[in-house]
Amino acid sequence: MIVQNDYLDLHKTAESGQCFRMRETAPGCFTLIAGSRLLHLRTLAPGKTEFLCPDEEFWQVWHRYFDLDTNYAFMEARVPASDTYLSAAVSFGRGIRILRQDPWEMFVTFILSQRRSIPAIKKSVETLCTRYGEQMHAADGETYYAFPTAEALSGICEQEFRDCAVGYRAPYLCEAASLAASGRLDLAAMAKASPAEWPDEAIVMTLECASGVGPKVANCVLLFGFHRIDAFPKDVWINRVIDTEYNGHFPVERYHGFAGVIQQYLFYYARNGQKK
DNA sequence: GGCCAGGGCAAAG
DNA sequence: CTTTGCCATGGC
Repeated sequence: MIVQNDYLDLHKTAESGQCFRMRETAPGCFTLIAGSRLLHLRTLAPGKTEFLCPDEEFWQVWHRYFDLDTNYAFMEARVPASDTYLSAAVSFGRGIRILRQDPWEMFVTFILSQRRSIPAIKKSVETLCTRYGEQMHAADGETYYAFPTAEALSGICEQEFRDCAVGYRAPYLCEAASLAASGRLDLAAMAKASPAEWPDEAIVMTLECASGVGPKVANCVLLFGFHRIDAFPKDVWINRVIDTEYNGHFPVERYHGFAGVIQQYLFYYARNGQKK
């Protein structure tokens, strides 16, 4: 299946720090593991993306995963020309999409993320997957590993997590696995619910009951795991931009309903904008 | 080798 | 309610 869409750029999406299991294996060639699903993709030309899977799988799984029903041009149009920094950020990041990732995966990943760089996060996610995820024997002969389930992680003790080099986050992982495996934290139920049943604030509060989960991590899970794209996680990069470019206050209200997409543009531009 | 990373927490002001 | 020190480890 080939998709023509100027608002789908695999490279930028992979580099935007939301999906830690999407890798560029060769220029323009990508491998993605979502839960226990494997997908190969290619960028054929700017705005031209090939999904290497049966059409049926594309329509049933990946069309939704890549959020291809959402109109990102509409959001871009809401940015006033007077905001030169954001205009530049949007232009630079055009093609980033907010993927519809698995809530449990995002919960664990962003617990691991605190006070670490993106390459370091990727590494420990892969460590967890290779040690505790199910093996997948792909058609290309390679062995891939699914993201470990809550059940798989709930039997691991704190010391064993420490051996995965997750440092002081080891007890956080234990608690997260226990909460999810026991059903005391039902991420799947929250994911199925409408915003009326589970408002953003309620999900954040519930997630924050887990130790190691504060406003930043909870909002990342909300944005990337529950696709509540109004969520606006504030990390060191975003805070720095708000501080230096917006005098300490960014007008999030203006982007009500899709602030999380704007946040991604700002984040990506701040990290990658003036490199190379 | 020092600095910083998609923070959170508890103690203290 | 707002600061401050600490937490392990890796990448650059």
